[in-house]
Amino acid sequence: MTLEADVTPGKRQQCRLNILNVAADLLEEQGYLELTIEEVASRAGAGKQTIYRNWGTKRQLALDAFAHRSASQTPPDTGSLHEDLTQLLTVMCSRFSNPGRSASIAGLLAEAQEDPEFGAAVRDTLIATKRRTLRLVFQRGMARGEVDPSVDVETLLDLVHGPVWYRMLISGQTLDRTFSDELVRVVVRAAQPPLAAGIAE
Amino acid sequence: MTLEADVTPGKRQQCRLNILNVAADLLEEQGYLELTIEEVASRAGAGKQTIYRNWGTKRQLALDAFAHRSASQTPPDTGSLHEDLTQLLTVMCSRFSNPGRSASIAGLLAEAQEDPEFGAAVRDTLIATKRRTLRLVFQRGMARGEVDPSVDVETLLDLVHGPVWYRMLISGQTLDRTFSDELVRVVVRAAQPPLAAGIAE
Amino acid sequence: MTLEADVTPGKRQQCRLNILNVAADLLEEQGYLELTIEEVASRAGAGKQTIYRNWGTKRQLALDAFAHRSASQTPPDTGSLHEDLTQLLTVMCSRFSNPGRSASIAGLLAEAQEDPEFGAAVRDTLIATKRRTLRLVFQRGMARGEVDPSVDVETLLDLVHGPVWYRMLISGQTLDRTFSDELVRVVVRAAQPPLAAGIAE
Amino acid sequence: MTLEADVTPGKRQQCRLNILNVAADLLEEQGYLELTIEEVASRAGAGKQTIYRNWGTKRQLALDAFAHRSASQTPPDTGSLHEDLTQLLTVMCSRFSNPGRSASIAGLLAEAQEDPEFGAAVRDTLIATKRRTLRLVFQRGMARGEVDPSVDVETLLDLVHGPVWYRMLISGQTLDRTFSDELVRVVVRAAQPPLAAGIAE
DNA sequence: GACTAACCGAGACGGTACGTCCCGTCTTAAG
DNA sequence: CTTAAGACGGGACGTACCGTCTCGGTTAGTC
Repeated sequence: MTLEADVTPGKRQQCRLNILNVAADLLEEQGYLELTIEEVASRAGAGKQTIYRNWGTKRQLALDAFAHRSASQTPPDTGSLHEDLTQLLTVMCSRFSNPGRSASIAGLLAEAQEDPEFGAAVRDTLIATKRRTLRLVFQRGMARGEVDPSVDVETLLDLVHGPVWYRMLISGQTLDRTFSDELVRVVVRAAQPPLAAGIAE
Repeated sequence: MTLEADVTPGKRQQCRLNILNVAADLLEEQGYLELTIEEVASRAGAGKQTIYRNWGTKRQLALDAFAHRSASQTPPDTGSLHEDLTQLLTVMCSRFSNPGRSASIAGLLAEAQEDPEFGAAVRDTLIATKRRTLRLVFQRGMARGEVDPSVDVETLLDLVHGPVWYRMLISGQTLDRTFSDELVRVVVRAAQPPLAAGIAE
Repeated sequence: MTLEADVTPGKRQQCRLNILNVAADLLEEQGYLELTIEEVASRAGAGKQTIYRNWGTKRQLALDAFAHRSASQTPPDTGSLHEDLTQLLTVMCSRFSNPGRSASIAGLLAEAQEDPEFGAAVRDTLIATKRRTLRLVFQRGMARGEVDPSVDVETLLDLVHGPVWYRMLISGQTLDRTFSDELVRVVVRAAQPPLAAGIAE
Repeated sequence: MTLEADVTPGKRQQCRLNILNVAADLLEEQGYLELTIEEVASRAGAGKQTIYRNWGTKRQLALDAFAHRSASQTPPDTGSLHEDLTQLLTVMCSRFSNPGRSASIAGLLAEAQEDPEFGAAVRDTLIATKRRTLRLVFQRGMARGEVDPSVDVETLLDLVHGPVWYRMLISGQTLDRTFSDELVRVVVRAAQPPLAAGIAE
């Protein structure tokens, strides 16, 4: 009995989950700016106070709802930097092509600019894991001699992720396979040790 | 008479300018989300109707106010891709380091996600000129043989601008000289023709 | 045109009147406690802010709405104290028999107890005119010798009004003709000069 | 066992008393409208459920708390109507001069208007005993020949109590000795048999 | 003397109304 | 005829209490 109590969610947890799901749905449908606490409450059959009690602000709720729907990606390890990057970027680009997702993210980023503390939370949710995964891929590549040790890995991360986020949020260009392939090609070339350059191509 | 109306500011033009300046100030002070038409009107000593007659929407006003404060950069032409990029990025990074600016931009981008038409206007204002300038620099480099003709120039633009916007809006990392130098170094390497690789370094 | 502007109510006045009427209706239907600013606004097709701008609190609105529906009574002057009182009380009792009215008044009085300033406003609206009218009747009676000059007139006012309000608000007894006749009889007897007592009956 | 349960307070009874006392205190401090079940529970260290289990409604609790603090007055029997009334009214007026008390009563009356059943309970608590006591005094006076048998005693009760409640709740005039003396004088005169009138004064 | 059912405090829950802030539109008076 | 000023209908905010509903943690009362 007591053992199953942990399994059976309990009203509180169930209520929280319900709200999170509703919020995530609305976030994807309408984007962040048009998300409304009142509509979340109403659709979830919850009182507004319950939301404020558990999350305190619209942005906290939205961030939590967003994270709740986000899956993390296990770092690929094919033995080839080019192939690893391709796999990572293909998945990332396909996920980022959802317009509801970009509308959510842009709103969260706007809020993040106006509150440093929330900004840290947003970064932690949105990019920390992605960077960690990508960093691992580069580090393995470096161990294999595919990456020039004199290059700053953090810059490489920016070089890969920057263009993807830039296209999604700012330039609005497509995130298709052509783009990711070209990006991988250029990045690999930028990362490779000087000697390898002549040989590789 | 009507011809001179464009030259002599006229009450209308002066009033518009006044509102734009106030809006730009508030945008920088408070960011986009906390910007209020009522406060703009009140500080500008203008009626709200005047604002809605001229801009129609808070976001239109904000975008116009933002553009009003933005200066465009003439493309450098030093004869060296590396140097041209360094000049461009140094200026861009220093401008982007203003937190008021990033808070404005993030808000505009959030709005842009929810209205494609406005999205086009935002892109036109925020990135079109920058891309044109940078494209010119790469094209000159290509003409000089510093850029591999087989590389897609648009991807190179993303490769340069992506990381800058990414740092400003998303990762929040500093946009200092170390960063821009490293970025230029990596980009130049990625752009250079295969043969040059061995020679250059 | 400008002349008729005073006649044509103007939007503001019309809107105020509309709200007052709706509030008065609701007050009578539901009593004071169940009156809701939101329902007034909704039924009047008005924004809540418009109500708060013009009245500031629910109680101010309710008092104003109540006054807006209250008609004042011109003091009768039949030449007989007994007859004057009968006329006054008959009308007053019939008005007070409306249960919606008593539910409104009780609510206003409850609010009046908790804010002296509002209490003064309530008294001014609810009883000042009635007392003035009744006082005049007694004074005329005194001039005719029907009222003992040594009796305090204010106490006589309390003696007449007290039981009426008491029955309406507190004891809930009927305010019928039997009651008002008996009340008049007793009050006249209490007011008459000592010498008249033996003669009158 | 069950018998002693009434004597020994028992946790339940003690808890009820505690809540009643807290409620009565708050009622006097803040009046009825600003009374809050949550504050009663919090100050009494009780759960809200305990209150709702025992009283069901804020107004029931308030009425019970009010009654809990009210003392009944034993009918005086001095042999003189004038003196009996004076004693009764002096005490009543002094009790009614407490502003906390009038704020409680006005609130209860407001609730009473909106629910007939509760109205009956309020009347039972607030006025039934007082009327019984006063009726007894008049009946004794009648037996002594001080009260005209043709006068309706219930009207006399209204004539005495009406002005007192009226001053407390409505006109806000003072309930001092001058008032009660004058009221007694007038009422006695109104009640006395016709023949006595000439003699008495 | 342990067991179990009732009751308690605490406080989360769905819900209603509050009073406030702005939105974008409409009215008014002054120049 | 255009302004500044600001009132208007409306929608959402975040808060306060309502009355109901879990929750564990004591008590009492029964076996």
